Amino acid sequence: MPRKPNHDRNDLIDRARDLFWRRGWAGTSLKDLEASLKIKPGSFYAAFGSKDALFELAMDKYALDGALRLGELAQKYGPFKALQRFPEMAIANKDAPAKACMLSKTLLELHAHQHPLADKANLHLLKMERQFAELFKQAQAAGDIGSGHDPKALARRYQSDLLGLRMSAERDGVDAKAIAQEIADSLGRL
Amino acid sequence: MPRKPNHDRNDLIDRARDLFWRRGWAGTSLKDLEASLKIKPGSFYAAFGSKDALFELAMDKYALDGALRLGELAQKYGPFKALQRFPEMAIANKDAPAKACMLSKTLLELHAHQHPLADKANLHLLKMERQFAELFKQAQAAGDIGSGHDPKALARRYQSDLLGLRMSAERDGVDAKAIAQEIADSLGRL
DNA sequence: GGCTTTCTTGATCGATCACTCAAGTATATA
DNA sequence: TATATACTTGAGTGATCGATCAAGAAAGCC
Repeated sequence: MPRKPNHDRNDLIDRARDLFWRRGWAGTSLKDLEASLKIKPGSFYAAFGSKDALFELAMDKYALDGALRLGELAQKYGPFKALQRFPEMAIANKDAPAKACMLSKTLLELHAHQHPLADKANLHLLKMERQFAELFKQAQAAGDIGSGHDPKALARRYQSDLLGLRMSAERDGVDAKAIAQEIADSLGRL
Repeated sequence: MPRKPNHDRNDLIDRARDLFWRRGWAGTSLKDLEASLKIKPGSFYAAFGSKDALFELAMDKYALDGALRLGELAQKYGPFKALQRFPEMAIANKDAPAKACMLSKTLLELHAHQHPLADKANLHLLKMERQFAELFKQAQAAGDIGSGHDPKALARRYQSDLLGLRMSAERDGVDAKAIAQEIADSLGRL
């Protein structure tokens, strides 16, 4: 019966994710969001309730997209090759708002303030770690990785390296692609 | 001729460093600083000029302290063992304001805004990378590491792993000590 | 066309931001 | 002791923060 929304909610969340990802939580003001989403304060709060609520939606989408991308990679190349390719892929996208991981940026920014979004970011990172562990386990079953290792330990180290890589890729004057290659190579030696 | 300052400037910078390190640039307000330094706005601006200026002093001190600690470690245990011990040491200090590196936190927070402090942080990281490379070179000369590797490449990877480690150490539920051990172990296989 | 319902608008809220400055206080020199 | 020279104080600056809300516009139903 009523009028339809002018904006596609999904598209708004995408834009917000890109802004938050690039500029962080405190670094993104409502003015920034209103400008990028082309929306006025009233509509903004009617649609999302608060800046934090939108940030959470954006972060959820970010995490889901990442998990899907890794899943597709595993589907296409198998678990081992997917793990090898993922680091390079994570820093290759030139259109991405940032090289660094949005989850790690959020955690680093908000952890000291005990902000709920920091806990949420950590939760997503844990889920991601479990996905890595599952792939390592499959890679072991396929014989690509020696069975002597603990998949969870491998995943923990892999994620740490990945976060370091993506942080390094954010810097100027660092050959991040070389680091990604080394991470992939070191998987071959397991 | 005039009255002496009530506060020790060096001590003030230390406190500011701890605050900035833990809560970040935007996350630390002047009110926070005034409370922690026990100083009023007038004195603050007379002493430091601006929030950014103090942040830079704090970051400089942070970087200098880190370089000195690594230097002492190398003096005491030699270059190779210093590189092996450094990761564990970086996350061990329970009194530190944060596990994550202040330079990486600053870079991640301010890089998208093209803030001068982000460039400054990157500069410090570059200096640190050079220090690592020098130690790797010395470790090669001492026969602890095969001469086939490029010290600069080793330093690049080492720093990336270190940043990942310290980011991981900031999280809840991650056994960062185990990661530090693995980093040290992998140096033994070079 | 009238009615209901939802969405959009934009002025405005109090709070907080980094920062300023005139006035007051303390100390070393004369 | 008088003066000159810092340093300290704290009320107050305009700007911006996230968030609110009354009023108006648009679309489906009768």
